[in-house]
Amino acid sequence: MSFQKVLIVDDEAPIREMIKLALELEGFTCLQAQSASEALPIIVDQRPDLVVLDWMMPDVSGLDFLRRLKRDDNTREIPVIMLTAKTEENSVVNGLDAGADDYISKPFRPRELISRIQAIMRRISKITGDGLLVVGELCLDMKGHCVFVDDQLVAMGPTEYNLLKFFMGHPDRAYSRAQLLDQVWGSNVYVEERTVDVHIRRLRKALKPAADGVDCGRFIQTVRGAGYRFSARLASL
Amino acid sequence: MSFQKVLIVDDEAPIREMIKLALELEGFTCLQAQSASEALPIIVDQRPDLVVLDWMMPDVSGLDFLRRLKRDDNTREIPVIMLTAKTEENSVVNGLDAGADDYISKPFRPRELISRIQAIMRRISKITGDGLLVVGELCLDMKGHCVFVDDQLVAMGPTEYNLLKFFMGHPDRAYSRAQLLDQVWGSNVYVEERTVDVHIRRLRKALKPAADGVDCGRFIQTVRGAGYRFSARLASL
DNA sequence: TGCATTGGTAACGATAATGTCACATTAATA
DNA sequence: TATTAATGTGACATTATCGTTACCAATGCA
Repeated sequence: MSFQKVLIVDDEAPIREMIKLALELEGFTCLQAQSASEALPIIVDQRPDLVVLDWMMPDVSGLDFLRRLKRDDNTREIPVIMLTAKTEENSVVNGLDAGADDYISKPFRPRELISRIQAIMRRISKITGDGLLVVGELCLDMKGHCVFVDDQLVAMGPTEYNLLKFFMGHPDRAYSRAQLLDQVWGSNVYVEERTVDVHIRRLRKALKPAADGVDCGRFIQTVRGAGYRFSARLASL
Repeated sequence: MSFQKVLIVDDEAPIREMIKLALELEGFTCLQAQSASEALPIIVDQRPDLVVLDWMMPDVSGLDFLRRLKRDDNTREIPVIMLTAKTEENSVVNGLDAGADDYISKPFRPRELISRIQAIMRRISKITGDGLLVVGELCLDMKGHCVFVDDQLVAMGPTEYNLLKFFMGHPDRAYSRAQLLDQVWGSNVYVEERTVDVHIRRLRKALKPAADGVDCGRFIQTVRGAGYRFSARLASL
């Protein structure tokens, strides 16, 4: 199980805590730093999967710090999201030029930050080097062509496997039955849309034993009138 | 149902069709008019999100028509893209002065038009790059097809979702029941106007749990005799 | 061939969503 | 205040959508 570590660099503790809280609810592990000088060793040692970087810091400017990170081979790969105030929005361009992956202007809704982070996570770390697709407690081994839930092997048919593979590669997004048929079955076959339902059912059943007790759409939610959506964790209840 | 409606005003049908085709591939809904006199009623009662306006029209000059739109309170906010021939390029300045948002000189590549349109849509609509519609404490995830209030997932039916999506895309403006039926239900279905009331009620109810205690039209205000208006701000009491 | 596995479909029950109504409540007006 | 119109609200029947099971065809394999 790979934890997704996020480093929050901001000099205001309340903001750090707010972000931390929101992210931890979504299953991220959070690290904190209140200045650039504090952040650097953490980045080097802990290698977070993502840095959320306030643009206004006491010691070094966000832009300078970002440039430094992107100059260093060791830290270049780590994606950065900028936090900018409304009045600093012109610096956004500089930030993006300097290698930031996204920006959010304060004040922002936690939901927005989370979505951005998830988008970036999705972009960068969908598939590990060894052909593993890991989302939450689900692990799909593309080489071995098998699926683990909480490190436990679960059996399923080829179609269910393909379906799950697609879902894990495209989480948190609703797909219509037609889209799923296109993506998983192929765009040139004709099968009834309801067939998707049946395979969703089979996939859910396959994932269920490991899903502790109640599965209630733990991984696959039905979006009534729209289709189905995969996500690793239940949206906040 | 897409809420990004574009009205194409041009006297040459092939050009209209070409633009229409390109835009529909990108998910826009298209309306057409071949003259200014035909365009005006469409603009008034369908309220497109954007008007693509040919500068050379049989009845009224593009400039005059544009001025008329910008004089009227009801149509002033609707952005306009001019289509100008190479030889008319000096009129671009006049057009921009009169309130046009952008221009494209013919001949143009469809791709270019779409890019410009999308740029304008992005500017005016509150849709972020990730398909998030964020207004105040409301967040509608178009990809995930779900809604958050204060970062808390709220459940609602498809119609309520569509209604809210429309409202969030067109805030601070009152819409009659007939207009809402057109925009949300579609212009070709017949349902009682009072049905809107019921769905407004259901939407309010869905948004209420998060609306601390008193919701009293926190998001959706009724405009007596006119219809309903969505706004994230508290109505001045 | 016989058997097991898988995939697609139909059918049926369960559930959610929808539109409409009746009635309550509120606002506007005289 | 009395009256009227507009809106809010809960309940209902109807319909649409979804979950689930059973079944049969196709496939692969021993």
